[in-house]
Amino acid sequence: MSRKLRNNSETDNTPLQQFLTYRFSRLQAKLNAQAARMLKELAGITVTQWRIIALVGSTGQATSAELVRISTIDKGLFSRNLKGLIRDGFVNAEMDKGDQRAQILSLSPRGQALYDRVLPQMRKRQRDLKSGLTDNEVTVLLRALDKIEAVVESSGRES
Amino acid sequence: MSRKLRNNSETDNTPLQQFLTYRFSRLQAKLNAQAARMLKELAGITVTQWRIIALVGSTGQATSAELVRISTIDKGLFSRNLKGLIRDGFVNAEMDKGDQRAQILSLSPRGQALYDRVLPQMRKRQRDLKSGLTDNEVTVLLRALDKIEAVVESSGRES
DNA sequence: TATTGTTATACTCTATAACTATA
DNA sequence: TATAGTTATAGAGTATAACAATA
Repeated sequence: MSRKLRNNSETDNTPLQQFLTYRFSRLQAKLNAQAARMLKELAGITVTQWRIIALVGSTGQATSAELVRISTIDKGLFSRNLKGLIRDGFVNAEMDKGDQRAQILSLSPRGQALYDRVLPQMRKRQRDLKSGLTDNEVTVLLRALDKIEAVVESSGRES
Repeated sequence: MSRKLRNNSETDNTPLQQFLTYRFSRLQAKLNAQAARMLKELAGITVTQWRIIALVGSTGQATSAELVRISTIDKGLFSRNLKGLIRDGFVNAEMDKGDQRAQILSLSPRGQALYDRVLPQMRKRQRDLKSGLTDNEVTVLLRALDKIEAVVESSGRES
């Protein structure tokens, strides 16, 4: 009777709706819809376009390959969106003198203006999302996300 | 010097990559890819197909409208996938005697067999994901997700 | 009038891979 | 051989809305 319950399949009756992945997926869908709506209203751009502008703006000078690596945005998706952003004058691309394959990306004045205008509102959104959490809860949350991501990464490798 | 820093735009230098939404989005992409790969290998089905089978299996008897409401799956997406699942013999649909518009969904023997075989592996995955977390971390994580979701919901209403 | 459920449309994102040009 | 970047294709999910049948 006093045997400790093990956290395994014998005793696991977790309902579907308490699955961690279910909770993440539901929250992510809502966050993404919110971001899409905000960015459309604020600047008439998509989430992916904003992510690329934000990446270029925050790194200053970088190549596509570097940004794809740090962002985990699909490289095909990145390339297609970047093309549109260059065409619309938000991003400048110039050949890297050292490596003829690479192009160095930077924000044009128009892109910089958009970045400067939108970033504070995105920062405010981040603060709003955290507004109900204590500092400790934020710390634990970020650490938990790290740990879970590490498990996914490691199990991805084995298969 | 001892003035407390306020958590507002004056002092907010959070780098993009520490944005909560960025962390969620990156983790969710990895979780979804993992789930898609597992379900394809285990049963040859997509994540949405599994979600519907799991919903039908765990509720026993329910209508599409009820499952759409609790799952937050898009109702068009639900309808299209359900059609395929009925065609392939995983789900049975019978007219509700009381409401001629509604159909009551249940798993066929084939669907039940798939559910019984796949669910334990999905439960194991949930345990694996949590394996690096203490009980307290899991508690804080779930509470934090709830609080953030509540903020998104409330700010969605205002606009 | 509202609800159940289907269908259509268009867009976005993901996944994979072929392809070029250069290193 | 490997890397930077583009392009193509197909599959999967999202968003909106029109629609028929029933309540």
